[in-house]
Amino acid sequence: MGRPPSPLLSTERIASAAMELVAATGGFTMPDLARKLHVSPSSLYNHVAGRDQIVELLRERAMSEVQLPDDQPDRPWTAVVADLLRSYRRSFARYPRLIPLLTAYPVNSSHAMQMYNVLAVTLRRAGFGPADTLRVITLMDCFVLGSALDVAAPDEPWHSGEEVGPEFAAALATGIGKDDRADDAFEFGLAVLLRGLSAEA
Amino acid sequence: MGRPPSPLLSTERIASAAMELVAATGGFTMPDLARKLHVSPSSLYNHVAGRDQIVELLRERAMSEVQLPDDQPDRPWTAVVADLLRSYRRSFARYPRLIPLLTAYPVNSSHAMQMYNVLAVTLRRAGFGPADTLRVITLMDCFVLGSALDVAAPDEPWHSGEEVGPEFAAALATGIGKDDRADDAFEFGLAVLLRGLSAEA
DNA sequence: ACCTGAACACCGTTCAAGT
DNA sequence: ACCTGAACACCGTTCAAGT
Repeated sequence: MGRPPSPLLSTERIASAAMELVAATGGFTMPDLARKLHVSPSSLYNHVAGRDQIVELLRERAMSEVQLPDDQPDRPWTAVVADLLRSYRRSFARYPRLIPLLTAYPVNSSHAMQMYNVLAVTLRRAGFGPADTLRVITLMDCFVLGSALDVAAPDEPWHSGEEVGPEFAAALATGIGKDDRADDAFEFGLAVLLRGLSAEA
Repeated sequence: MGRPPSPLLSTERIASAAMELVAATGGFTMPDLARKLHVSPSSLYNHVAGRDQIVELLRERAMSEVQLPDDQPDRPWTAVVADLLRSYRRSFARYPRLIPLLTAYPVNSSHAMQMYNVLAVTLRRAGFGPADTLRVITLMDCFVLGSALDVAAPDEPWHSGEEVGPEFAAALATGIGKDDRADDAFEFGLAVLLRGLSAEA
């Protein structure tokens, strides 16, 4: 009781502990977090405005792992975009259980903004106008977010008692047991996307 | 108190009330739900196993609005897929606030299964093998889910204090104030997807 | 069979009290 | 400045008690 000689907590330590909890259990509660940090729940509020801010810190953590390319105008724009989207998705796929937490809030991180800037510059170079640039970025966001969610999906995605037709059953059979099913599907989707966009640009 | 002459509740009435609450407020709690139904919270458990089952009922409601085409092998497969994805996405975009609730659980509805069956049959007709069929369906799911989430995103998606480059700013400017921005982006993405897939098939 | 009220174990958050 | 314990208003769920 009373304040300790040097602080037990910090925003960083709280974020790290929350990240570990999400990775391990798929979520976090303030009591859990406090227990993990050997601290009382109310102590957290000395460093953090509330639970929502912690979620925001986690988003920053994930987002900051996205590798932004230094401007290399000699590489084809499709290669630049492909690398960026791979990194974008990998950053969130690393913490798949985090994504359902994030979808409830809007994007607001500074690193995200940098990423969108890089994308916009690259797409402009590819010949897209401003309106199409917004559409393309939206498409990429939808695709990456959806793909990251897919990583969190259960291994056997559909096994209700419903009738599965032979065509769908055959398709499902190619995926079961493969632990890189989601990665594989992402690479496929990425190729489809870039092919479709190349025709446009 | 004691049981009423005719039941006050039913699974359907509970689901409808929950749907209205989600549409109005973006979520629901058991006490809220009970209040809306003029009933005690504990009464709900006579008709429903718990909150999770109610969420599942909401998923069914949204999913059952997806229009499945009767098999028309004379239409081009891209047209069949386009209509299906539009309906799929519209069904969830109708309740955008619902989507963050749904992402936490796996898909398990019978109508969903029917939809996947139709997709698998159509893709097979288009010439996709079983493995690619799974990849394409995954891609479509990611895209539709992501797009539905996009509908729920705030009108001004990014307005942090960060630096917005001129290219991204120009792109953003084309979207602000347009209430059909998400619809427009979806149609664009759908076209890109189908163009990319046509090259594959 | 179906509704109620009391009860339980939880949650996020606040705040006076300590050093 | 920073931690604590008690307290508050909430949540989902259970269950004996009623008819």
